[in-house]
Amino acid sequence: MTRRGNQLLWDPVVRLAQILTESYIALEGGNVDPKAERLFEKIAERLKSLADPTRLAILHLLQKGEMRVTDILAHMGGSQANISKHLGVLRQAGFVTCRREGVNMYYSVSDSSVFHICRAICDGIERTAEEEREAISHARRVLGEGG
Amino acid sequence: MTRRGNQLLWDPVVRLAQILTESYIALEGGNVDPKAERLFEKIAERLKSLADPTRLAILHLLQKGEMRVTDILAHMGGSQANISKHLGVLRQAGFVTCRREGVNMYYSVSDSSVFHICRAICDGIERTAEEEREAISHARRVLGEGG
DNA sequence: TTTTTGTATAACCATCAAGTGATGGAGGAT
DNA sequence: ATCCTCCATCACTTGATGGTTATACAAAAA
Repeated sequence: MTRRGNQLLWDPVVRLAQILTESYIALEGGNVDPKAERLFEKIAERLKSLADPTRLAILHLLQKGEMRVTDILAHMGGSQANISKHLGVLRQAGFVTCRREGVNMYYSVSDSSVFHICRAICDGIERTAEEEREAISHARRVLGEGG
Repeated sequence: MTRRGNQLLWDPVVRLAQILTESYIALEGGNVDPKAERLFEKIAERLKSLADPTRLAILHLLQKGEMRVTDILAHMGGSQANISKHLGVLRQAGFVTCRREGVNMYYSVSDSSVFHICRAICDGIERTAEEEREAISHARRVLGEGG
């Protein structure tokens, strides 16, 4: 028995308790329906494909209409390889499609739900910012009264 | 001059061309408005906070109402540290809030836009799946005619 | 056929994020 | 005061991700 911090800890026993608890949960609980779990994985996968500033900027560009890789590159900057990789991610996730015309590849948005999602996220950001602003404003009033 | 693959490549020159092109783009183009860029980063950050199956499952749980960490843990399985970390991510992103009551922490969803987003993503998944099914079905018809 | 142009891919490195065990710390119970 | 429960955080390992250079490949041009 050793005292650490402000606490009596018989480490192996603490660890054993953790393991037992988690085993119990694993047996008894773990109540996530496998179907639902699979769906969550798919959703997460799609969200990950969206969750990158460069890819969001590309989608924003493509919102105006079909574009060649060269033009996307000209607007975005950065290396050709990098842009191409991002386009590949978006393509594989099904957010964009491409067609070939001569040597050029034309990309376009194939799933406009992206923009709904962005709007929803932006709403959330705005709301959060507003709440933060109010909290600060409130705090200032309180401080102002005190000083 | 060396031949690689099926092509004449004077490597340093190719590389130089790439660099010049990209530098030109960096000077002339790179047309992404800094404000917009900042917004894309914020959106991406939020999306990343959502883009994990465990966190989605937690949010799904919390949709039914406030819950203690212990109960979340019982439903989710896994280690306490891991769940706690995920809760921290959701909290910091502003998707959930928590309050203390004695030794227990109660978590609840504070930004229900999450569920709109999930629905939008699910719609996209369904649509993609449907298109894929149709493509396969079509291909089978074509093959069936041929055989 | 050879070369050039436009695009995708491979190999690699640095950074990040998820999971784990151990520990810290708040607060109630004894 | 002591101990236990509930929860957060740290240190660490490992797998994923973004970026880079170099190269492959397809289609038009020469």
